Amino acid sequence: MKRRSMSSADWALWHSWMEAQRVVASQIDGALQARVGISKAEFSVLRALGTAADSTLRVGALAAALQWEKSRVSHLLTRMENRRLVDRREAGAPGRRTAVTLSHHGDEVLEAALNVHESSVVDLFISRLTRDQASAIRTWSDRVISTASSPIAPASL
Amino acid sequence: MKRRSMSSADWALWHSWMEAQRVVASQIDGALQARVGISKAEFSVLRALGTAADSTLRVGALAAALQWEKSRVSHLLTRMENRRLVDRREAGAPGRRTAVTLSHHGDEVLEAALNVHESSVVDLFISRLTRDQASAIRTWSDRVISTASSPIAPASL
DNA sequence: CAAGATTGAGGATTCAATCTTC
DNA sequence: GAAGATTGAATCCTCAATCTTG
Repeated sequence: MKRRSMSSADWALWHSWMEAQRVVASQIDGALQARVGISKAEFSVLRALGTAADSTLRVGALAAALQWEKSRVSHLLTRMENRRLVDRREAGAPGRRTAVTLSHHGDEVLEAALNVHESSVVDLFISRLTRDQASAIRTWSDRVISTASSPIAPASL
Repeated sequence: MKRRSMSSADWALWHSWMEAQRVVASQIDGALQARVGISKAEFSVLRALGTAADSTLRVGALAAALQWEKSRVSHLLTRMENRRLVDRREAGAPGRRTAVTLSHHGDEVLEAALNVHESSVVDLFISRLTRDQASAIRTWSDRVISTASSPIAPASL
């Protein structure tokens, strides 16, 4: 057990970082909700569909892409279908399983949401980074991601 | 409208950063849950109480400290009280309003949680940062926080 | 019965309405 | 009636159970 402990500067850094995250996330959520009328979760679904061929995916594929529970996707799709953001259709070859596709309305909403999202990210994140800061953050982030082996980390339990 | 748009390197940076956040948050949540049996929200409450004088706060003060809805705090306290993590007591002077305090058990749990939390933060965050990366992140984070004027940002609506 | 999807119950969070104490 | 706190209804998410198709 390495038991290295944190200085007060370390804690200050941690708290700044956490608070900045919170601010960025809540500003983006708020902008999407206020200007397009969708949640961050709904935006994720719309974007995943918009990226897919024919704007169509199966539920399982959506869940995998978003790293969500299949049932979460299913429940959310039910609500989004009621709001005419997506359609559930019969899929592929000789009429079988269900597939999810963007509705015309969903496509328009996605378009607007992408603009709102991009300008939020620029304003809050990109435009406030110097080149050096950007590369520092990039390097650190990639290291964290690549070292994230265990699913939830029983962490030397 | 400034309409600056993002390069693919900008997007890659954004996605790395978001994913790193997700990894860090889920590892810490998982460690707290697996090793101490509490959620991140519960940890926040315990820590706020532990920091307060007499380990006691009113609900409103807790909500303000955590930047949460008062009702969220109230609901969570009810669950935590049932699990004997906190007590609700009569407060101050000539016996009036309610106050929340750490139970003996809550205090022990907090102790353990602080250790788990600190070692997670060290492992995931602090120990992976060079001095330059740390100062880059610190500078950026502080700028984001200090510029977060509007509550939810109608953002040039 | 295996893969894919949905459903239902229970927990967590928010908003609005209510209760309590001065 | 104003400040502080709780409660209830509605929404969203997780987990487990179920339904459906081949």
